[in-house]
Amino acid sequence: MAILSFTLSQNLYVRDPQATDLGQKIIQSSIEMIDKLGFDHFTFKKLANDIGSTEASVYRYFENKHKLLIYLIDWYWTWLEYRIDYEINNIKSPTERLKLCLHKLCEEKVFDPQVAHVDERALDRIMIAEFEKTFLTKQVDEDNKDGLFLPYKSLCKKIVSFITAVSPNYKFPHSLASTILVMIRHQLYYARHLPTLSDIKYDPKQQYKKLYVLIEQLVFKTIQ
Amino acid sequence: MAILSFTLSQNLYVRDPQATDLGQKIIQSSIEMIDKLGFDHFTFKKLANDIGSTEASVYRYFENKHKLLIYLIDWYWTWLEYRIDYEINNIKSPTERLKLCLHKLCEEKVFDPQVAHVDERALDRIMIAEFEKTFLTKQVDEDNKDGLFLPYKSLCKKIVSFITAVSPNYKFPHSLASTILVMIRHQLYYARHLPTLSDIKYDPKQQYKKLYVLIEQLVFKTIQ
DNA sequence: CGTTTTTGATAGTAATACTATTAATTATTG
DNA sequence: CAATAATTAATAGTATTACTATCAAAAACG
Repeated sequence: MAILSFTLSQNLYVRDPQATDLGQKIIQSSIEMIDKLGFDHFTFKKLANDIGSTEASVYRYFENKHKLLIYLIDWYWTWLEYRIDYEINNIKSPTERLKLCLHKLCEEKVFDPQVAHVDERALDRIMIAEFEKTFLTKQVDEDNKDGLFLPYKSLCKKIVSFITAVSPNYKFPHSLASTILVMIRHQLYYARHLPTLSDIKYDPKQQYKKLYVLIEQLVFKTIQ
Repeated sequence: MAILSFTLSQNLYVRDPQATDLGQKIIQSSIEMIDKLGFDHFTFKKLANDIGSTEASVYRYFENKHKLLIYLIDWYWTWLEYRIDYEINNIKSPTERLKLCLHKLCEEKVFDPQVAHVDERALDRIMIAEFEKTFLTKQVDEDNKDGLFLPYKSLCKKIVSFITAVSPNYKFPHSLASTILVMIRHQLYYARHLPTLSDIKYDPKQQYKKLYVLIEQLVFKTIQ
């Protein structure tokens, strides 16, 4: 079996966490802890305790917890785009391609044995609850200049190309693509915590089907 | 001229800021400071300095800065819903009503002289950058139980009723309503900071027209 | 085997998010 | 109207957070 590993922007870390044992422990444990505590209550001290190391050692890998969060999120978007590419390989029909892509975006995320040290289920929950905190900051322009949002933009661009292939005349493909990426996560969050804001009923197994119908309808009716 | 004032949930504050001089100064200055510093860098100490009072005094009005942010955001949604109600009064055609509502949602927010101590332009920028931080927390269920998100839910419900009046058979009105509320703000944020994610070009005066076209098209095509 | 690199242990700082205490002011009531 | 109760402001203090600095021990590396 092939082992997956992605190269992420060097601006994200001080020292590449994929290169060492301690680095991988940091990634593994931070996913677990951010999922459990929420990003706001997650600290490098708690992380260091958890892996039996020290705060100072963690700082040798990541400048601060904001960069660590972006690292995890960039990893997720890169992984997701890879999976979409893999899935749509050899599909010629634009409509079929867009539908398959939407399927991949909406589907339940399960543990991917190709990447041993990452718990994709926990990471998916982190995406739902924390993604927007990465760019809703005062440093957004600086972070953007440093290329920290490239994986998200890249996926967005890919979706735009699929949309445009189906409907070359639709005027707002970028807005639609970025909207569905946020929408998918929001609707799952609402289903769970603010049910009056969504028509998706919370159900760990079944909710993804209805979510797909909602998204597919919205996309195809809008661009037709 | 009528003076507007809204009654917000008592769970939001320790002491009603509308009732005293100091309370109103807290509201006024917090809008200015959160807009300028961003919510993360905003503290009660800075706020207290700004209005020539003390941290402890601010804590007598709001339990913490999270509740203060929700207070501002609840005020905004209540104000916006009031303006929509006012606008669509006596409009009989469901289509016309929905369109007017979308117009109100998308339009540029300007200073409302009916509410002297609130700078709606600054508050609108706060909404764009900070709204999602109010519910993307670990305490969301508790806050929800305390009714802290009622104004947002109420506006959402109203939009649902307008959608349903136009298209009774559309299956996902709640999801659509909550999506456009988030989408409007996100697209304006992207236009400004992450332009490759949107087809709206940043332009403080003109951007709202194109935003409206995007939203109107998305809504009407989706529900038709 | 010696040198560079990496880690761990310890300590320290400035800022944040509160809490507790006391002093001053205002309101209530006999 | 004076005594007392309640409310508010000002001051100070605590625990936690987000880092930084230093130095010695351990690993890795040529």
